[in-house]
Amino acid sequence: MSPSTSQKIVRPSYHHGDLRQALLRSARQLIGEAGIDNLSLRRLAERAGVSRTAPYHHFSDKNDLLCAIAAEGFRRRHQTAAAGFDDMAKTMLEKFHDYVNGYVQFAVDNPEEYELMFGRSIWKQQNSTQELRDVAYPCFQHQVDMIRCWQNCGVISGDNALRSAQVIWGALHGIAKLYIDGIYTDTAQIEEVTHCAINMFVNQPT
Amino acid sequence: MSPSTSQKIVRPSYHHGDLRQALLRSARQLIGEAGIDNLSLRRLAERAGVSRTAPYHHFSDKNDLLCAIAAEGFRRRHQTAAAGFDDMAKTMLEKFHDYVNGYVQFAVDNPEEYELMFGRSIWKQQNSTQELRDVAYPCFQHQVDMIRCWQNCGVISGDNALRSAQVIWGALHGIAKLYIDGIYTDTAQIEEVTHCAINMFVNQPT
DNA sequence: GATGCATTTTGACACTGTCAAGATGTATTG
DNA sequence: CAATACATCTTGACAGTGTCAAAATGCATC
Repeated sequence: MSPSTSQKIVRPSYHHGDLRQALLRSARQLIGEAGIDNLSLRRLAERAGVSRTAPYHHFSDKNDLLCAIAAEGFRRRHQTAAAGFDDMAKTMLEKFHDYVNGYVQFAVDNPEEYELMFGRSIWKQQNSTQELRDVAYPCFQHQVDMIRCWQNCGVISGDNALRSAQVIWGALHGIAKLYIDGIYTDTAQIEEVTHCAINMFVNQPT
Repeated sequence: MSPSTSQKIVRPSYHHGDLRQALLRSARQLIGEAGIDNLSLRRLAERAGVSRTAPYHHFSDKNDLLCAIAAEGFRRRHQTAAAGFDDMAKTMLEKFHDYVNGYVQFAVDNPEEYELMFGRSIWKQQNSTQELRDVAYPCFQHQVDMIRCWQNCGVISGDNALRSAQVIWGALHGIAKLYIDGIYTDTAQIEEVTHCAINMFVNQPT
């Protein structure tokens, strides 16, 4: 028997103190190391120096944990996106460029986190937590609001902000997914693809 | 103990006869019933009336099975896409409409199969089988060829067929994924979204 | 100090994919 | 026809998973 499985847990105090945060931190770490598939509650508990079922007192199940991590990702993403859009020093066109590039770059830089945030595991059926929805939906809505601004000032065409936002978001999401999921084999060209996407969406000055 | 787990296997002959095909058929069936997560090799073997490890004599592992199913999906998809494009009775613009609508419709009609075909499980890392690649890559290439035609005849703009194809494919893939994975809550509007996508990509006659 | 509650642990169960060895039937070869 | 090779299938086993129930432990509050 391997020593790691029968290892007694030694800890200064019986209670961990801040297990919830520790679990979230270790989870992010585990995902970053070897992907989402590498994350198991048991391994996670071991990392946190705690028994197998201890996490269940802080998350109702694995899905709940994943939702919490994703929610955190949405908060981070929303913050940077909003900050970029509210930057007074940039033109609207520049803001659109930065939004598109930033979106794809976020996915490329944090593929596993992106996979989790937008993956089916937490969204399909009734899996999504209330907390997750409360954080994610405003994030989605913000994209629509931005698109409306860019339409109003003529950077992009169209009169239905929701539909246009869904198409543009879809394009960015699709490009990101095709890369992340390993279908694009020539990953270096992802910048060119996003550049092309911008050209196709931005109103050409005629 | 439930009878289904200790059930003796009764079969006319010891050898199944055509287990490989039977497994693929049952697999598609299982996926259709309750999604990819519902597919386990053991349950699959049980459905086929065969022992747990029998499938391993026809597929090296689960991934191999998934690749085989996906490859079949690509063959089907490629066939209908090619048939639509080669239809002499349609204008190039109509063909583009049909391609876009057909792509998304395929995903909507067969969400689980689409998830498998374009999902990370079979593409990430070195998971993809040679057979899968041999079938899928021409399928991808065909999309680029079609885009090139539509560019040449002015239906859509742009001069780089590959990049344009990647963006358009990305958009369709993204829209399909956002729907399939359960992020779009208002699924009825998917037609409107694809319609909007067509408008954004097709050259407007000015 | 005793009681209640949050937290953690141990034990167990039903799953999963996959390997190793053996059993069984079919095909091929002498 | 008999013997041998091979494909196919089965049984047994192992490590791993998520999750539940029950017990143990520590903290806080009356």
